[in-house]
Amino acid sequence: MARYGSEHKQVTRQRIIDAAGRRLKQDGIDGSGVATLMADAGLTNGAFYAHFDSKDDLVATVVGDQLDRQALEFSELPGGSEGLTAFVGEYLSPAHRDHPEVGCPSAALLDELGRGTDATKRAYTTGTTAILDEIAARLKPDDPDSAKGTALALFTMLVGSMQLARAVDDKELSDTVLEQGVRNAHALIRGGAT
Amino acid sequence: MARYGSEHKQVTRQRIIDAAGRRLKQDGIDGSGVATLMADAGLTNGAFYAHFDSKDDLVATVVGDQLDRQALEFSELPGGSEGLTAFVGEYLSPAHRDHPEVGCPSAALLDELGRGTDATKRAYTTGTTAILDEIAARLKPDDPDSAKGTALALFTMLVGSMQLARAVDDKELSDTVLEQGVRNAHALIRGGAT
DNA sequence: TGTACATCAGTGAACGCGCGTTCACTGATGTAC
DNA sequence: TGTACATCAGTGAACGCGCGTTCACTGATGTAC
Repeated sequence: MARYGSEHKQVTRQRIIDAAGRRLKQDGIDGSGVATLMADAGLTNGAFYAHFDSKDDLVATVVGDQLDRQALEFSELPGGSEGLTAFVGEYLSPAHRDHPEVGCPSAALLDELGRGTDATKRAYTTGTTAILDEIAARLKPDDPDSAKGTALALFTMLVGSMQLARAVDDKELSDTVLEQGVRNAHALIRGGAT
Repeated sequence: MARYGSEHKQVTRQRIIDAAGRRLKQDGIDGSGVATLMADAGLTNGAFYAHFDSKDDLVATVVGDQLDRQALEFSELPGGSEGLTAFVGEYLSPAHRDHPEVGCPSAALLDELGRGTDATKRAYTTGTTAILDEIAARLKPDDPDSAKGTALALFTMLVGSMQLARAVDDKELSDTVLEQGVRNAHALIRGGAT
């Protein structure tokens, strides 16, 4: 349609990445087609390959982007363990459970990422390492390394709890999973494990 | 090919369910085609609909079957917390990480199950409730109800840790996730949370 | 300032392929006589 | 005991469809004159 300034194409690219972030988290990776992803971004399928080498390339890019955002979100939290406590409350909320498309990429996609390409896993590893470091720094600002184990416990419990809350067909049980998750997470933040 | 005794068809059905259990956990639900599932069971695609109403029907059946097996496996463990400790060691092992096709269905499929049909989620809910009860009974044989929160913490941490160990592209980090998971799980079994 | 042109982001039809599902058919078996 | 037949688990080709990817084309723009 156009020959715009050099930034225009990058804006469009980012629009595709944003829309894909929502769609992939909603319908899964295998469940999202390229034509749908492009329609979400207000484009047609043909334009896709002017922006990405392949669907796998997009997926790796989106995963990297999603984790960068999550790390940023984290860094904007209040300092220390209050920040963590606030995060847990939002993370294990019914709103998050009911809207995976704007939620945590790990909760929405982690088992699919385990079957993903090397590039996708690499992007995931980099982003998640940064987030785990952020968590550890908030658990023990003076000795973050010793808190890495607790950071892992917190992260895996949050992700596992959200996935479980979404997979059960029983509103009451689902709510319990979230509420108990909050209690367990708070205990972890307060007490620390190993 | 045949007109065998009435148990023959059920044997074949179970063979399809067994093979599908492996394949679905290996390639995901959306990643596994009916023709492949049938070939795994030594049959051709056409026979599928003599055994199941639809792919969704098979998936719900497989999920139910997989969780029944896991509950059975659990009930055969040594009693009390020693049984749990042994289970954690096997669960968070490199062997389990590297062979999802014979491993835990939750670790392999939980986020996909959250996008599944009602029937699939119902099967998952029933099976998982039974397993959570088993865990609670081993944590506190005299007062299982009070251990439900810790059972949830343990379950979600195990599943989250295995998914994370599979998704990272860094052998060392993956091993650390498993090892720390074991430590965190043991702390939970010993101490209990909330 | 006004016009001709080169650029290139985006279009949309088409490619071969595998998907879930249907269906007319096959052929080994247990049963009836 | 031997033969004809009904049964029905399984075959394999075909259905329409959406997949990821390719490509000839469009047309609004910035630039050159």
